[in-house]
Amino acid sequence: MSTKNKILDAAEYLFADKGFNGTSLREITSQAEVNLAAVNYHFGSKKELIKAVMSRYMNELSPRLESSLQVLCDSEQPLTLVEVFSAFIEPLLSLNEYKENGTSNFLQLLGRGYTDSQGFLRWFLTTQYPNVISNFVAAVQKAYPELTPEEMFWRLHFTMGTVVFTMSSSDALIDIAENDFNKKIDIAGVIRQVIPYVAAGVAAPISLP
Amino acid sequence: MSTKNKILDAAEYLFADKGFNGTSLREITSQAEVNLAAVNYHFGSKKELIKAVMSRYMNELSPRLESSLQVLCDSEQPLTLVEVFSAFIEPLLSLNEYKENGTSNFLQLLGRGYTDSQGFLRWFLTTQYPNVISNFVAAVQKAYPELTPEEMFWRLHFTMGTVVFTMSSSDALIDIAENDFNKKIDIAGVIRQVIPYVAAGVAAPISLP
DNA sequence: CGTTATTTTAAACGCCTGTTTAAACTGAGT
DNA sequence: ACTCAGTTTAAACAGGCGTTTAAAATAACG
Repeated sequence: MSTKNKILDAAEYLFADKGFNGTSLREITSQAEVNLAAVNYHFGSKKELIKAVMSRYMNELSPRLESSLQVLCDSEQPLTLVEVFSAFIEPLLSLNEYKENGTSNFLQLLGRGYTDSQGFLRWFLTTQYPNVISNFVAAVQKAYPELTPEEMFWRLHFTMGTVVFTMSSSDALIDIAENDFNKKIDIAGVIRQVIPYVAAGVAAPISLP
Repeated sequence: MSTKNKILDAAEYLFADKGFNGTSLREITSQAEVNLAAVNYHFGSKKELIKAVMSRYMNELSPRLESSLQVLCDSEQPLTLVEVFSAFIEPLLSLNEYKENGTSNFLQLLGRGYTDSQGFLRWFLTTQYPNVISNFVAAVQKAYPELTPEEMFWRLHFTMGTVVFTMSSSDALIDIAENDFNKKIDIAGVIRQVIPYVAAGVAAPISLP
């Protein structure tokens, strides 16, 4: 395993767990068992390392997501919102084959990126991977054409918030839930729960002004 | 204005904007125009200052929220979920009379507390203010008794996530939305949008196993 | 083998962090 | 006016941070 990948793996794990601000390069390099200076040698800076960690996932996810949504948009028959959101599951869960805990790590990172570092990650994702968002908007619009652009805007961000926030605290939540209900729960189980929730939220009746 | 309050005000503003980890005591004391050592003198430590900032809001909010929800629970007539969530609005918006930008500051702080500092704020709130949560659960149960405890658990956390996450990035979102749709948007407007969303989410049909 | 490139290493850099210290100041109460 | 508790102050503390340096080790190639 190359030094570069050792760093990426350790950084991914620690960033997901403790946030970008909350993780130091010394923690990363000591967990990766490489020299401290290796980060700056291979990536240039901590900020570039963060981008690299996210890019590794996005480059894996974004084409799968695009094609999954493309199928939906191209289909002739009408679409339900549950179908649209379900189109996200398979690509997201496929991250687990690509890497252990891939799905939950990625979603946790996404959550961190929204709140840590004053939104620079949001900028990074929307400018570097704009197709993911626009495809998704198109699919939702097909499933629920009555939504005005403004309502769509808010509901998509609410959805983003629900998923990302849930996942960024999913470890703690799963712990509590497993204790309360005496059953094993995994990330796929949480996703199964969240889909009807967000689908119903987006499909909520339009409130009159 | 006392030194203690000057510190609390500055800390609240900065914590909401940049997170707990992202704000240093030096930033706080220089914005408050007090000596650096004043924080440790009056509050003991940074962690205690965080608690104090949150407690100031919770002590204002929690009794209002409790009585608002109590009215709902005591009422004889059936309850809708929109009513339950609406019962949150008035107490939350009343924070704006108590303090400028009170509502949005408080909700942003709540969002920070979930992701920063590895969930110690969640522990603090659930142990110090348990009635707020249990009253809310009771009200939702009355409005939608078919929900199993497990589904209830997840949907309430999804809702918490939606609201808290939205509010913690509300400044950025409002900026984008005002630009896209050419109209002034305030925090109350966002709340008006989010209520039908979360109400529909919680009320989503129960998914069969 | 000898000579480049590339990578790894230990050490240091300057800066920032939360916290502590001890001295200076402030405003009653006697 | 003097005392004494409460408060504010400047200075320092030890430790962590991201980054840089220059030397050492390793790999690649003619």
